[in-house]
Amino acid sequence: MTPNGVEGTEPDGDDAVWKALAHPLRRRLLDHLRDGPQRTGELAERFEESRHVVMQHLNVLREADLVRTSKRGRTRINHLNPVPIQRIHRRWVSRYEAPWAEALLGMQHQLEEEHDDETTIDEEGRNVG
Amino acid sequence: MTPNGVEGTEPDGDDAVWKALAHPLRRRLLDHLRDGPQRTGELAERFEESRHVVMQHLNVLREADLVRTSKRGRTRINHLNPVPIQRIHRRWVSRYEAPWAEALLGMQHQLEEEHDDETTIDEEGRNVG
DNA sequence: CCGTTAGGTAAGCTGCATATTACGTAATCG
DNA sequence: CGATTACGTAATATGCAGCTTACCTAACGG
Repeated sequence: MTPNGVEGTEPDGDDAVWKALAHPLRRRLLDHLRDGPQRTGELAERFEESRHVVMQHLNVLREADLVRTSKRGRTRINHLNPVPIQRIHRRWVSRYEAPWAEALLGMQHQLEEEHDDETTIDEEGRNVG
Repeated sequence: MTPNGVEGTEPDGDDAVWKALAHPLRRRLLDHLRDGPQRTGELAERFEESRHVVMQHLNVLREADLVRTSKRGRTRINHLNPVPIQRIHRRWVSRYEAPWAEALLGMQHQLEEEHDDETTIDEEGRNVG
């Protein structure tokens, strides 16, 4: 039995990616790296954040394999790795595109039915009387 | 320019969605709600989690507007709201699809070059060539 | 070699997010 | 009505994430 009791719809590596994407600064870093590889210090200056903060966030991104680094001399260069987000998109988001259209319709129908059937409630769940 | 010195790529509401998606249980809840609206207790049983934990996670999803609820009698029904994720996909993921293909190629080239010779990058950290 | 500069690691502090516990409300059924 | 059931809130404890600070390493220039 899985620890969560439900078939895990995602393999273990994806969680790190989701968590990495949860922070706005990290999303901005990725967004910025989209234009091309950048040094750590460059990023820190650009985002007006302390070098350490940026570096720690870059480490989180590295652990999620969203960023890879290469060293040259005394500078480290951070590259974007598109694979994990593409994986997320393929495994998760894309699965929802078509079904969600149906889900949306189903939900609206149901809400309408409830409005028709049960006139004692409103959308916020408060009693209407 | 924005007060942060960096182009804000996302309006304020999206952050809540990202944070909501950061937790595996919440992703599974959404994944499950894809099949149709469910009562709170049903979800708790299905996921073998305490009712309170599920409810609090549902509240997080509600604050991100990923889940909407309607009350019937003494049961609350949780509906999936597809709009926020579609928004995320449109505003963020889709922007990366094409550029990332290029970025991937560029990165692989760069990494290969680095394996051969570490001095194939210029001082801006961009590909030479 | 020595100082400076770019980058990195490690440790502590703080705050938020999650899980737990206790208590409360409202509806269905005997 | 009273008991039970389904759901919810409030409050507390705790663990983790993120920021700060301090210290360290490696390369380039004089």
